[in-house]
Amino acid sequence: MEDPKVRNMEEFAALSGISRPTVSKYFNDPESVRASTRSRIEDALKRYDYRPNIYAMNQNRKLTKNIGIVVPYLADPFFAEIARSIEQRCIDAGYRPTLFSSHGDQALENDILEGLRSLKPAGVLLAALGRGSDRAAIESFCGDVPTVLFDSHVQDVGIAFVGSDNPQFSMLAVDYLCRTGEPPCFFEMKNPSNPNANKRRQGYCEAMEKLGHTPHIVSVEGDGWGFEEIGRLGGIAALESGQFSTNTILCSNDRLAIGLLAACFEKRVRVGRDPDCAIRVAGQDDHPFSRYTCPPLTTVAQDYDAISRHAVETLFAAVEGVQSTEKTKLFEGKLVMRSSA
Amino acid sequence: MEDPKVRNMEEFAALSGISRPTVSKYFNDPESVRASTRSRIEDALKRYDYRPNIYAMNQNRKLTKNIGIVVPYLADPFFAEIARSIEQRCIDAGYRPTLFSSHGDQALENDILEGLRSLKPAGVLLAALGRGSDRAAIESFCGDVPTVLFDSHVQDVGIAFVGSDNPQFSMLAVDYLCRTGEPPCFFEMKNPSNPNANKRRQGYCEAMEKLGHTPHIVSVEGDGWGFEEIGRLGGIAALESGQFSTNTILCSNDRLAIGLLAACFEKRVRVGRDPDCAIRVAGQDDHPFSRYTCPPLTTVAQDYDAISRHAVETLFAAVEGVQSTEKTKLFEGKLVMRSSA
DNA sequence: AAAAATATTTTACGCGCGTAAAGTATTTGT
DNA sequence: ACAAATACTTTACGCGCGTAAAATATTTTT
Repeated sequence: MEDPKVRNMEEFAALSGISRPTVSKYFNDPESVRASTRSRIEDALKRYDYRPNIYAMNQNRKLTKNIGIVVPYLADPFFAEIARSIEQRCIDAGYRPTLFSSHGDQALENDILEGLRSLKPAGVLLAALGRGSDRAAIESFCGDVPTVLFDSHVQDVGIAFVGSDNPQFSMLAVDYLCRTGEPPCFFEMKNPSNPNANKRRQGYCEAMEKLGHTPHIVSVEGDGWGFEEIGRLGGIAALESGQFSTNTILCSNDRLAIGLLAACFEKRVRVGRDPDCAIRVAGQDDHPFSRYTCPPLTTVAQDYDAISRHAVETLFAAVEGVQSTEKTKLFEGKLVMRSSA
Repeated sequence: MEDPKVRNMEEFAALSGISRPTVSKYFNDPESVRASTRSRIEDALKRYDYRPNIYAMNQNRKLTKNIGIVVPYLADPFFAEIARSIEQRCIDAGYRPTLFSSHGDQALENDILEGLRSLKPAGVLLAALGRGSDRAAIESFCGDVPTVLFDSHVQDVGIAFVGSDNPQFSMLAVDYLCRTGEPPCFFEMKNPSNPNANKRRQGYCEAMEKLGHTPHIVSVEGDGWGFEEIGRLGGIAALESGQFSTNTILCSNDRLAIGLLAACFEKRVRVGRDPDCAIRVAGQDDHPFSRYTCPPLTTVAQDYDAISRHAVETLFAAVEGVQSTEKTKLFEGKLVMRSSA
């Protein structure tokens, strides 16, 4: 390994006994050269440890091998996990993913999209802020760069949207809760940043009416991405003023539920399905921490893996010129029964 | 805005009435040109919306404006938060940060470092995997790229290390716990991936001995970065076999503590400092979720902000040619009293 | 074995910008 | 107003690679 230092592709091509254009072709797609040529290059690659200059590579090429991954809030482990999964799939497919977080900030989201343009990515996987997004900016970006949206839907934008069947989540939860106890109230933020929240509310209402119950929604104030704190403060207020009409609460998402559990603890309200418990609480998402709340949180699990797989596959298909048939793909959730409800 | 489309710096220079080399100089450092020239360029910038091609920019420059940020495990919100803070500081200083997570995997950490080399970054901020790292790879990397290590120390490598004064963390916690109740046992992983864990154990032992108590350590099995589950399983085992010699437990970190709280809940052991509670549990880190455990977790807070600030400042100083005087900078933790202990 | 199909080599140009050198204009100090 | 200092312009080259076209070599087909 590493006899002399190889300065550029010209030198490396000479050392491996292959012409530079063919070596260039190899690096763009190893399968595009004859097997005998490929192995000669790969032998040389082991001896000389040469790597093409990515700046020179990308400068004169319309399409790079870069993939942008944008999530709205990386401090939420849900997004960290799905980003990780997407990242890995990109690497496996021979692309170079770069991860960005908007940190709940519209200006930052716009900056990221701007920066992404000059990266000339082959494609982008975008989970937008939602309500906090600048629609015009996203629309314009998607007009220039092949983009698959995930988790957070933005109407009529991008190649496709991949997410969860949110109404089904709520319906599944309502169905279970009604079967095993009192029908649930719905606990949510008044102005949710994420469009999924609205679909979940609708699913809740629909399911309740279908089962002959009156929906009862508790909307709490609060802005931003500190859902736990919003859930905690709203939960305390709701408990104190007796806003919960039944002993069962379905939360719009797990992080809100985690806050509500903290509120219940503070107010000495026992949560769970044991006879000595006062209320039942369920969430939605199967957040990585939900297993470790006290009591462990009953929830509806998002199919992380299917979402990430389908999002990446759809993007690559589009990048390689295949028209996707379905614009929207939604995955169902699975009930995860734990002891909180 | 955007009359015609500007193809390159040549065109943009012509449109703004300034020579291309001067425009180039402006983009490398706006302060390096006369104020009158600067404003002419900035006026044109508003009308024509031109951005230099980053690939062409970086190709022919020894040092780019790129900064690499590497954390061991992004699904841990602690790292997500500190990465966010570092990222923002880099942007504010006019650099282009790129975030990477090793996801607890040595091979991936090495791949990231390899990929980072070809990014030709001005500098890198690296929180290594720790025990899971390939020391030779890190050493070699730090030999080639200015690197500031943070959170996880690797001996004799990099420009500097910035982290927490881990022994002080444990000593602070021990001191508080002894003052307010029984002396604590120490709950930790047998083979911690992070070197901080060892320092915390040492701090615990030292503090206990200083106060005239015998240290008592409960080490639990488990590998990887799923600390909550390791804490839960180890906690159940320890509770069942009566390994805790006192009613107070200091955990090596908050995530382990969160797992232990789940174990206590499962075993119907009440945690807190009320008279009707059986044990007290404290953590270390002030993890973003620790506020929302039941009961809320008493812990020692890392000074995120100081660590991120000092790490970034040290790196930039080194990049700009200033020798740092101190190789190691450790920040003290602050006790955060909540109801778990 | 010859012909057809496919891979590779040669040659050559250009991408968009960094950067150096030498000359010209502008600002600053006196 | 003049000289000195500074900023800018002109000119020119090169970075490392993508890519196109034409010539040549190799493999596959018949």
